[in-house]
Amino acid sequence: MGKKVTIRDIAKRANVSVTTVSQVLNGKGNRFSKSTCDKVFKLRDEMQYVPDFHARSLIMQGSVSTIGVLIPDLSEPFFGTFVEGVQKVAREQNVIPLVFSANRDPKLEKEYLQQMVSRAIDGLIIASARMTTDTIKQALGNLDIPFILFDRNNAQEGTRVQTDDFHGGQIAAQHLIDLGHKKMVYLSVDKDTENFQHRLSGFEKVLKDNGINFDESTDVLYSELSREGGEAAAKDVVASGATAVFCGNDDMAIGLLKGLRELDVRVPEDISVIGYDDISLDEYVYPRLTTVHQPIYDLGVGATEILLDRLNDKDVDEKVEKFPVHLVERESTARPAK
Amino acid sequence: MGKKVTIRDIAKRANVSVTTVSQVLNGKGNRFSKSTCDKVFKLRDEMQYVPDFHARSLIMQGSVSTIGVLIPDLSEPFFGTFVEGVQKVAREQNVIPLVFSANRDPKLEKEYLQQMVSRAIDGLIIASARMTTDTIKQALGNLDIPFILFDRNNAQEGTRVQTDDFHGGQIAAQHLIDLGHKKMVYLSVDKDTENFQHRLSGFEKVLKDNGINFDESTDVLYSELSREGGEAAAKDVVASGATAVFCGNDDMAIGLLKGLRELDVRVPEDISVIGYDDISLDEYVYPRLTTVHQPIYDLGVGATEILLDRLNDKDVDEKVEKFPVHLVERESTARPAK
DNA sequence: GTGAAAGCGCTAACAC
DNA sequence: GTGTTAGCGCTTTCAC
Repeated sequence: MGKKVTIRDIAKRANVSVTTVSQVLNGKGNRFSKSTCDKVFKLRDEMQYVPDFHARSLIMQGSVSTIGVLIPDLSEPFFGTFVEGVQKVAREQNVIPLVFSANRDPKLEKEYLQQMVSRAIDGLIIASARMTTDTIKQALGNLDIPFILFDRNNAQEGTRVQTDDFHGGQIAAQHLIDLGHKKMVYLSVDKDTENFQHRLSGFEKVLKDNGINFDESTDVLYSELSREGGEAAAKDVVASGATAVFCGNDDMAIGLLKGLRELDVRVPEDISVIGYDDISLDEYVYPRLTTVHQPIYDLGVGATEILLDRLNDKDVDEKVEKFPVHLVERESTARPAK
Repeated sequence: MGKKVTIRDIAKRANVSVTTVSQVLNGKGNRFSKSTCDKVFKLRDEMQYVPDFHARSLIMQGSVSTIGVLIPDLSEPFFGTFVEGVQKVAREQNVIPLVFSANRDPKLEKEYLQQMVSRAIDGLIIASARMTTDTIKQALGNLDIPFILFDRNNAQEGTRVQTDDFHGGQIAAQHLIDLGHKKMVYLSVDKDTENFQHRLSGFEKVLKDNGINFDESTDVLYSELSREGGEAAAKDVVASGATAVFCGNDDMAIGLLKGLRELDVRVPEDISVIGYDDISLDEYVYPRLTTVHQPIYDLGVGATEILLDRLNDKDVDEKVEKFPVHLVERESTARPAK
C-alpha cells in the first residue's frame, strides 16, 4: 500500500505494453481493440491510477495548463476576490492556477517566481507594487513566459490590466464638489505608487478646474495603506479642517471611519468620507461607505483572459486593458454643515 | 532566446559533464576544484539557468517540498487569514504551498485534489464541509498522503485541527447570562455541520444549567452562512422577541448588524449581538462586534506544523489538536433594557 | 492491433 | 577531481 501506481503496473496486470496503456488512457486508443481498452480503463479505476504530472509535463512542455498568480496578501479580500476571478476563467479553460501570496516581501516574491518558473508555468499574473518589469524579466530568465501585471504596479511596459485611476479621482472630486464641499484632503499612502498618484491627479484637476484650492504639500495626508493606517490618520484629518476626505482605498476609509468615531466626529455630518475599490465590506460598515467602484473580480477575469489569449497566440501585442470605474453613493458623504 | 537552459547546456559550455554541473549546483561539489565550481556558478548566472522542477521531482520523490491547501473561498478573509498562517510555516520550513479555492463545488474539489496528487504533493490541508474522509481517501487513491482536516468538517477520523466549539458556545451563553439576558436565540446555518452543532450544544447547556428556557425548535434561527444571510435574518430575530442573539459566525453577525440597523433596531440597546470567529473586521463595524475568538491564523500555523511533523516522521498517530477560544468583549452586547 | 525503444531534464551510484 | 551510466514515469515514433 502507498506505492504509487504507474502506467507500468497497469500494463503488467493487463498483459499489454505501456504504450497501449498510455495511448488508451489519453484517448488515442482508436486503433486498439475494445476489449483492450475496457481492460485498461477498468484497471485504472480499480487501481486508482493518477498520472504523474511531473513525468508528463517533462515531455509535453507545450501543452498550456498552468498559470501562476502572485499577489501580496491573501487575507485582504481585495486580492482574494481578484483571485476568485482568475480561478473562474482558469476553471472554464481548464488551466490550473498556482496562487502564491508573497506578503509584500520582495525576497519571497522572487523566490516564488522562481518556484513557478521551475514548475514550468505557462504564464503569470503578477500583482505587486514592488516588482518592476525588469525584476520580473530577470527572474524569468530568458524564458519568454508571458505575464500580466495588475494593480499598484509602476510598470510602464508589459501587458497589464488597469482601471482608470485618473478618472476615478475625478469622479470622487466631482461628487464631493456637487455636495458643496470647499475644503478637501486626499488620504493616501506614502509611496509614489503610480495608481495612487493617478487618483490624486484626477482629483486635483477637478478641484482646480472648479476653482478650489488644493495644495499637495498640505492637502495630501499620508498613512499606511491599511485599516490601521486609516484609523491612525483620523486626528490628522480632523486637524486639516477639511469637510471631506478622499481615501486612497476602502481599507483606509474604513479605518478612518473608526478613528473618527472614536474622536466623536460624525460621518457624514461633520466630515464626509469617500473611499476607493468598493470592497464588499463597504455595505456593512457604518455609515455605509460611499466609494469609487473598481471591478475587482472582473479584473481577475480580464487579466486571465488576456493571459490565456496570449498563450494561445504568442504574437498578440503588449497591451493595456482599462476597466471602467464608477461612483457608488452610499451614506458616508453628504453636504457639509453650514 | 526563449529556449530553456538545461544543465546540459551549461556542461557543454563549461566543458565538464552533467554530473559535475548537477553536483556543484546542488552544493555537493566539495570534491570538485574551485575553478570548476566557479565556472559552473558563473555560467548558471550568465545563462539564467533555472532547474526544471518536474525533472527534479520525478527523481527525488521523497524530499518533502510541496503541500496542497484546499479551501472553499479565498475571498473570505477567514480563509485568507488561515492560508497566511499556513504560508508562514511553509516558508520557514522551505516547503511550497499550493493553494486551491474550490468555491464550495464538490466536483471542483475533487478535481483539484487529483491535480495536487498528480503534482506529487507530499501532504494536504483540507478545509471543506462537504468532503468526508472517505471522499478524500478515495481521491487520494491508495497513496498514503497525509492530510489534515480543518474547520467545518464532519469527519470523525483523520488528523485535524479544531477549536473547542462546545466551549465557545458556553462562553457566548455565559457572557449573555452575565449581562442579564433571559431570552436568547441562536442564529446558525441550516446544515448540521458538526462545529455549529457543537456551538449550539455548549450554548444550550449553559442556558439550561442556568434555568433559562431554550427550545431548539423555536429558538434556533436558520439562514445562509454569510453576511447576506445574517442581514436577511434580521426580521426573524426581531420577531423572536429575544434580547440577545448568538450568531454562528461573525459574517452572519455583521450582516445582522446591518439588517437590524435598517429595521431601526439599536444594538446593543434593543438587542445584543455576539458573533463567532473574531475576524479582523469586527473592530471596524458599528457597533464593534463582541465575539468568541478563534485563532484562525494560528490554526493555519498549527495545521501546517502538524502536517510537516507527520511528513518527517510518518508514524505519528492520528491526532486532533484543539485550539482554545475566548471571549472578546466589544460593544455589540450590553445589559438588556428593563 | 500492438510493442520496443528513445528520450524529456535531472540525480546518484559507481567507475576511473 | 571528474565522467559514465542508469533510470524516475511518461509519451511518441516507428517497426512488426
